[in-house]
Amino acid sequence: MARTVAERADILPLLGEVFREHGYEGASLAHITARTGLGKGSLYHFFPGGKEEMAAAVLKEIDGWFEANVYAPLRADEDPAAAVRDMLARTDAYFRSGRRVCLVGVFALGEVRDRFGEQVASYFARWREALAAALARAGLPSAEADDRAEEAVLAIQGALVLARALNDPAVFGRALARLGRRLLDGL
Amino acid sequence: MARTVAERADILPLLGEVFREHGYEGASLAHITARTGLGKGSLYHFFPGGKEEMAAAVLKEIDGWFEANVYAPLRADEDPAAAVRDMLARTDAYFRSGRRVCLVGVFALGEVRDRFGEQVASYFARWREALAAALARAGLPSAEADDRAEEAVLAIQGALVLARALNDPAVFGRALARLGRRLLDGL
DNA sequence: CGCCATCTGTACCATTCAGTACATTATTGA
DNA sequence: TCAATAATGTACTGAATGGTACAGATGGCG
Repeated sequence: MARTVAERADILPLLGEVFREHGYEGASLAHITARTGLGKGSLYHFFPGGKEEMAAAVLKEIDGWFEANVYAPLRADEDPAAAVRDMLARTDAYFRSGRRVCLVGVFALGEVRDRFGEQVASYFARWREALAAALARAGLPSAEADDRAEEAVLAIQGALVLARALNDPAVFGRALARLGRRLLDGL
Repeated sequence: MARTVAERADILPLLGEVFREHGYEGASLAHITARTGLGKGSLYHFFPGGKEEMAAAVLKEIDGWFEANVYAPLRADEDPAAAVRDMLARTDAYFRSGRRVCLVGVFALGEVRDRFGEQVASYFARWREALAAALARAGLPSAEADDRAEEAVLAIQGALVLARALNDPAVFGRALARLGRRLLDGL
């Protein structure tokens, strides 16, 4: 029979889109087969654990992307202020300027929070910590750095919720602009 | 047969809890009957439109509560600064200091956003507008009032997401405290 | 008492769900 | 060329889904 897909990794972004749009419960195998173009046979060949393994793989991929493109630069960059600005730019790009929703946030609010609790918590905790570290290196007192970092992570999630609720992506852009002004204020 | 419930309105809070915890898709009739103690017969007697009518009724009830307890005071109170502080206190109480999630936010992120888009958008838009009006009356320039109001509404949602993701309700308390300081800053 | 609208449990329906089984096909490497 | 393995489509399962039908029960009112 026809061989359609080269790599398991190639379909992770597609899976991500389905979970993003429908949530874990709402992402039926029918949706998944339709979006990926793979039949159940292939799907269960790549993911013997079924939907749960698919979701876990997607979470892991997202986690890896943020680790490489956001958290690590925040921790390592020699110029913390530039790292913060880079973070905002990459965040804007990743979430398509507010047109895309955060899968981890969706999972956090859903009933699947329990199932993927560890991965969900780690994603946000590491974001907050990496940002706080950058702010501290930039010269902020530790407590103030922690406070601003938490505020930023939370604002990004809230902006995504509000942008989608109001069907107005510009909300997200304004929130990022606000963070750009405030995170490095007084430095 | 046993008559169990007095009023349709009595079960709306229970329905709200189910939708809050499981989302719209995940709130199966099995969950609903278990939580409310009502059989399908009664449920479909009170809500002939099924799940969709139940969710719409819950949204309407929440909307009414916020209109009466949050938006209207913000618009009407003679002391805008006090009204803002009241809003934060009532918000804290409503969301159980971060232990409870926002049903409207959950719906906004889910695929039901399209079905209840109007109610979802109106909930957030009116919150933002009422708060902006209060801040403007308190002496803030219109543009600054709008900006702070949007930031506040968004921060509340983001704090709920983060609190649940990290399983740490204190995140919500810190966010509200931050808003208390910042909303009325410079007045 | 007895009527009647309101309420409620139960059996049932078609559909969809995630997941399994397996035969069949393609691809690769020897 | 020819196995061995990787990939794939299809048919299927049992359970759960939302929703319907309806026969009763219940309570208030005359």
